[in-house]
Amino acid sequence: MPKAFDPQAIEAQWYARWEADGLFVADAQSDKPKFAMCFPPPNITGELHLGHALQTAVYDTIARYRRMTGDEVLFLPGYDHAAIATQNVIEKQLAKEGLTKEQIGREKFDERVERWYEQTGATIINQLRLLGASMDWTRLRFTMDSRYYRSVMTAFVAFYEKGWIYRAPRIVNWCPHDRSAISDLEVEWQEHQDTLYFIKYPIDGGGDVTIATVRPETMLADTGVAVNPADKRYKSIIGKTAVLPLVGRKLPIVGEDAVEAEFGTGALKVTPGHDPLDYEIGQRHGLEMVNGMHEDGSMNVPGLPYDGMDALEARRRIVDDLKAQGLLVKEEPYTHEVGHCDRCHSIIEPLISEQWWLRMEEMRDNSVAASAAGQVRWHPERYERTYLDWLRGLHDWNIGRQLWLGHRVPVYYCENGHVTVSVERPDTCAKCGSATLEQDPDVLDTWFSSALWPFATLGWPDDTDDLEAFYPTDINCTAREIINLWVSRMIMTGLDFMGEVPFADVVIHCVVQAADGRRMSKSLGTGVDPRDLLAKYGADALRAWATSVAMSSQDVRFDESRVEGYRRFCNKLWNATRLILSSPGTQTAQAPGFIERQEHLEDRWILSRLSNAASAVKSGIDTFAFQDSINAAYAFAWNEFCDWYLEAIKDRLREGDASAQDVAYHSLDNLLRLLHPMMPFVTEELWSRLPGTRDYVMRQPWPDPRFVDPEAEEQFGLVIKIVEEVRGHRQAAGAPPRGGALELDRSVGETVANLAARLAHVELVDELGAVGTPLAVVAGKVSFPAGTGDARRERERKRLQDDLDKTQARLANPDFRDRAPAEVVANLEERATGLREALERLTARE
RNA sequence: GGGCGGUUAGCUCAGCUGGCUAGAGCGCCUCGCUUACACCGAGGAGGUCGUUGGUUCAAGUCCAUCACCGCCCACCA
Repeated sequence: MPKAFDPQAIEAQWYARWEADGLFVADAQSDKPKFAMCFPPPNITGELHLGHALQTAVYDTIARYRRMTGDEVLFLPGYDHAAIATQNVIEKQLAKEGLTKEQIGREKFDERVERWYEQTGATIINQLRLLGASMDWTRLRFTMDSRYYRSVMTAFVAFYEKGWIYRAPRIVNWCPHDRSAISDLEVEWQEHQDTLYFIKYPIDGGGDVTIATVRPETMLADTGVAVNPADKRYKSIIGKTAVLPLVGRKLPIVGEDAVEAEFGTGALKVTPGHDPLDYEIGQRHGLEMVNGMHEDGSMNVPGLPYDGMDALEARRRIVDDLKAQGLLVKEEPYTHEVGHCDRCHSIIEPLISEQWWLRMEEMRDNSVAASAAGQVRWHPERYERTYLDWLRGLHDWNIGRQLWLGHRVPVYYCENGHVTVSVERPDTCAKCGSATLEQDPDVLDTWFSSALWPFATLGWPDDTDDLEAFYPTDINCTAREIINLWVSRMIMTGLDFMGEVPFADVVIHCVVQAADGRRMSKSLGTGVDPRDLLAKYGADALRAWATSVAMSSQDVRFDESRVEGYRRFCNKLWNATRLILSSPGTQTAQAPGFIERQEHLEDRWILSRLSNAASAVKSGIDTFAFQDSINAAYAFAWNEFCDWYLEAIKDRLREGDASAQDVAYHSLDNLLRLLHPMMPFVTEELWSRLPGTRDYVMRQPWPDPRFVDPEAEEQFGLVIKIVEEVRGHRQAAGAPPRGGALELDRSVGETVANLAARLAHVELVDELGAVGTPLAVVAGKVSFPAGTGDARRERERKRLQDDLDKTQARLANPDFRDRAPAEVVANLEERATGLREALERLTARE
């Protein structure tokens, strides 16, 4: 066995063996309880980042744990076509070659997309494997594969037939670069420093009204002016008509509660074609709707000099012209939020567009009711409110996109204007039989297809075994930024199509930030490639780090040294195993009940501590507090098993003592099982090296040791205390690492005394001789031959005295004695006694 | 504008329903290459728990306030 742990040497081969032996394949026919998780399909836009690694670690920990606790686990992998994101990636590639997608045409574009999907899909799968994700690759799904496509079409048709899908012109978020509408959730708001322009609009029959706007170019599409009816300044002009400068259009002046009298001048130019609020005002007052912009964001104002200009240029010209006419009253600096496309970062233009909409009322109500009924549990709980708040304010969902890529809307038009909606492409029109059919050019929002993930991956709409066995799934674990975009929609569609929520628990993991607190991103150069970390520290170390942070707080700054720490932990486990295996005669004779028969104090102690660790690890995973699990296992392994137990049994191991071997093997075997879900590779490797016929650790039952021995814990605790004090004195006295004499009170007992003396490397004596200065320890005293004094004593005395003073002061307070629980008072009194005794020893036994 | 989270050792973070002598890892200092591990062992320094008030016998832990930092939501031109 090599002296040091080397992750590279073991990981790949274990993964290959697990997969070859079908450890990850779920059996829908199994009679075990079913446990299912559909892995959130990563966007197929590039490599996985640290957040994915963290998420994968969480999922896989649960998957492996559940297999060990006896469930039939389906852990289903897949990836997402991410239409708008992928389109942007390909466009950027093309741009590097000096091309545009229009130049190469749809066919060539599709080829590029295919190639991209193949490459990136393979990269993603490879990365998941490197992380040790125990996914059922026989069930790998892609949101664009033919079966998934059919699920998406089926969902669309079903919604359509319920009358929930309709087509209508509405104001939408228009991305001029992608030339597509996007949903509210895909708009990213950024602060901009702009100018607020105050513009005078003349009123028919005399007078004028001044409005304020940051976007003068949109005035070309103004069709009204609105003021608050309660605003005394403007009462008299309601009902009159303003004249739009530069255009000459007549603008009705209307009274409208939505207008804030305090903002700007209190008068609002109404542009129903280019502003959501104005759109509503226009609807209410029957104002004309003018579309002043083309799909690419250029001005669409035939007959005016600004026609065809891009918006910013038009703005400059308009401002100049207004100045020239004396209509620009003033300009003020103005800071506000401007919407950008979250994929290409272009400024969003709100404009009127004919789009496909999905009514959400019923699905929303059902989801709210499901929450009220406790059908979905959120971790941490607070996110349920985030989700419900968003649901309650939900509007109809714009599901159409004008992209080149995605699921085409299954709506067909014949030459006679009839509409056929159908999952499969129809040969003829359903109404007139015409064979000349044209499909709607729109594609669906990517999130429309993702929303179906938990059941579409299992075969829906077909009545498959998988669907029967594994729906509803159990857990969805994701980042909070995706709660509304994805989680909420899965819940809604799950309830609608399957009649049940798609998962019982939603687990929101933390966001990993760069070390300096900025967000991790490739463009900022703050990203960390998980593959670098895997190469440096191994998958187990990365995963252990991930489980230690995933659920501990809302955000975590990445700290590479913590990953490194877990690699050392792997090495520690490795060497502990090496020590135990080096014991001669490695037969293990663990007969049933061998635990209860242990005589050595250290054996009883470590078995008791093991039970304690096991229950902590289990409850951590069960409650999604993975940090508690990894911390408990780490502390047990390092600070108890290695630091104390192995040190205590070294001699026995060297002699080939069978009982020491039994307990050591048993403890290590259990420890490796406890750690396996979080650190699969190193635990599999080490476990396989233990004596006996070995299968895979993941197929072993989850350990449930219940040997609790309070007496052994107390006695061994005393050993630890004595040893630590002797060591402290030794170093403070500058004595050599070994040697010296220890005298202990009879009350300590032989077992404890012998063990303590051995571990502290001192000789146990009945009475301390005249050599050196005697130094007090918890139940006796120690002296060293080469002792140079006791630098420690004064400091220790002060610490004890301070502590005692504080404790006595608290005890002296009558209110404390009256009101604090008896137990707390008793504890404090006990402590005071202990401190007093310690002080006495320190002075009396010099 | 509304909501949520954070502010604890030099750094990254734990501290559940108030009882702490405030912990861990990394870093730092001093010893030690002792036949599992120098990817190690032993010892140690280092914090008035963001501010100001309050509740309580007792507050890092509860309440209020302010200040920063971060996130989510939102149709103020």
